[in-house]
Amino acid sequence: MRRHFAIISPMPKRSSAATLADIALHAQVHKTTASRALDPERRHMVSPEVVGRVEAAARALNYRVNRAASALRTGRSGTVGVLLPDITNPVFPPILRGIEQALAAEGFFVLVADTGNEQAPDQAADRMLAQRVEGLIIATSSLHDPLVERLVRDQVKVVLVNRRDEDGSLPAVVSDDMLGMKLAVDHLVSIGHRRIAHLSGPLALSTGSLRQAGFRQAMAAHGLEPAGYAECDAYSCDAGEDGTRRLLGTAAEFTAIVAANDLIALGAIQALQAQGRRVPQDVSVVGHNDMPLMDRVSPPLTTVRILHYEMGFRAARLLLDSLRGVPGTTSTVVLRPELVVRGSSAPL
Amino acid sequence: MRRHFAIISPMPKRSSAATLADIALHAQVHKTTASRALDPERRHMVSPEVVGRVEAAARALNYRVNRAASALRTGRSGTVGVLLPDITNPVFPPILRGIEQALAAEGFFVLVADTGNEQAPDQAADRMLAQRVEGLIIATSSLHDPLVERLVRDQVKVVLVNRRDEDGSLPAVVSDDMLGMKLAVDHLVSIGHRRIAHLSGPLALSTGSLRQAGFRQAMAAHGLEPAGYAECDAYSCDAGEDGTRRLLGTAAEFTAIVAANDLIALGAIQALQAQGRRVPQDVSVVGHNDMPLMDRVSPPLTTVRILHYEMGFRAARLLLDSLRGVPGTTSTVVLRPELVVRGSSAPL
DNA sequence: AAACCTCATGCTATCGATAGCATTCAGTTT
DNA sequence: AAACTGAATGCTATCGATAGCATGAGGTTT
Repeated sequence: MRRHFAIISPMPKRSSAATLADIALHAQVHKTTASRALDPERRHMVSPEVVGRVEAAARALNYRVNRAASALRTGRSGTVGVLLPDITNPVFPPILRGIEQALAAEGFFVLVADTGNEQAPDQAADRMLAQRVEGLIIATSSLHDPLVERLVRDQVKVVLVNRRDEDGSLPAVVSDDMLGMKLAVDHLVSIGHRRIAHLSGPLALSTGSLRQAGFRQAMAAHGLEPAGYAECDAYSCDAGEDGTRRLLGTAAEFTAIVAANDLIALGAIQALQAQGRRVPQDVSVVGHNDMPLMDRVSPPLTTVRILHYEMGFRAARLLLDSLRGVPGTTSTVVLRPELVVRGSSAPL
Repeated sequence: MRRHFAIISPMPKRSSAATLADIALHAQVHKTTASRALDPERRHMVSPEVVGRVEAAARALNYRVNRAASALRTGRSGTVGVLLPDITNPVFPPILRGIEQALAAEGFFVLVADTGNEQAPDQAADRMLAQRVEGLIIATSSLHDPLVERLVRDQVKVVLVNRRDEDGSLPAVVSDDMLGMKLAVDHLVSIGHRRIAHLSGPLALSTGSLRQAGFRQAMAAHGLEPAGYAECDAYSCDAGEDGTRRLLGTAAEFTAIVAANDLIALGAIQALQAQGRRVPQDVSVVGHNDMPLMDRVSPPLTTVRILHYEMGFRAARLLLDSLRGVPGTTSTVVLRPELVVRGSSAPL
């Protein structure tokens, strides 16, 4: 019996995944019907009884829709690409988490590429587009980013996060960098500081450039002259140390430093202490971002808190809206930072 | 002229992506030939001159292969799924980075799911399998993990990272947890401590259970009785604080604590200081993992360094080998940790 | 010169799901 | 009862790339 059957219909080659055709056979319906029964959007077209049969068959055969086939037919892959400069920078994990959770709630997946701080992310973006991601969330963009310009030309759906482009033509979710610096400067001024220096981030990034501008403006609002500047070429402790040494080398006089980033602030504290200056007794230091553990470093860092998780979450929502064709999604969302006063700043 | 042309051949509907057919038309070859010319593996079948024409056409039309179509035909999606319990835990970013870079080098992409510490990752795994990931790297597994067992039954290619399963039947890349605890205990004993307590992680995880066993064994090797235990129900500062309070409540006498994790150690320091015990003068504390910034907390944490980046990288390589059918890839890789002595431990 | 081989290229079917149209049938309207 | 309606289901073509086989042009062997 079994052998006879095998002669007319050879053994199934695929021990592996069940397809809609298998379900259809098992549930005694056409595969189109099976497809409809399994899709919440189209389930109403099928009688409840058949839906039940199909679902039972799907469970029995351990069926999982083949998204590759579905993506080919519908043009929707259910994936979104995320470009990060460096996932080990503590700023990005909460952003990624926010993105991931917003997307997962809608059945989307995240394709992550950690492009490294230096390397051009162009190649990663191209590979993502080949994967037919439905959109991109970019945290690597510089102010004039040729990659971003190209993507816009190719009509790729893009949302920027944490950083923005020069002319603000793209939807972005960022923190209010100018306000953040104002909070930092106002705090220092309110506790008596007048000679305040700034350690900026890379000026080619919106965060670096805007925070520097914010610092300048906040100082001017108090009628104060900045006590000195140094540009750090990365958001890292090492760059902060290096920048601080340069600042100290200029013989600029200052009683406080506003850093564009917490890691830069930590580097600054290190460099100051190496020179025998105590923090906060001799010099106050304020960071930016309120990364995890900043309450446990020594001294605990006064800093400007940014809602990273929410930033990622909102960016993903913005992209989802734009994929659904909701109008007005080119808007830029600016989140409000807040000051967190800890031990690295003290009255003069 | 133009209008006439439009009558016989209607305007192309798709302003969007060019396909192989477009390339073929443009380069005056069959699309199969174009496919071959663009695939490094099959390029040799095509004359150099035609390869040139096809490549020119691909550039001109901004062609990108449609991986959805390719995946459907070949069964290979070029993606690998990664399940993480919590990307904001500083252990995981470097692991993810290692995975990402090893995979990117081979043209693979990472699909990330951050399952949250509590939630069952089953659903995420199912969605990944629907996306036709070629394999999974799992950092969420507990010792007896029903998800992992199911995946093994379904013959999914799986590599565990950071944690392992009970019977070691799956390829895994982990740190030598027993050795790590031995390093910590040996260090404390060598500087005079005899009454040493242990703050373990969740015992349902291999890291929690193995580190506790390692602690026990290392103590026994010195002929010492453990001074007390508390199990922390998560790898977090809060859980560490809580565990330490319980430990202090037992009236156990100890001069040192070995924690199963840096965050637990930080929580312990917090709880000890809240009770008026100084670290390291009254109690020494040793952590585990050497997370970023552990050199900058107060006091700088003595801890056991794990090579997280390498762990991720090796796990990804292991999975790639297994996808290519390289034999012997069920092996488990055990990385050697090393002790980093800083300020949280001091001679008695 | 016939048979043979090789390299380059072309042709066709196929992967699995689904959009769009076609069919069926029970129930309703006039 | 004829015509009509609508819900449920079926049929077919299609998305884009590629495996596998077929063809053809040029050269080589005997």
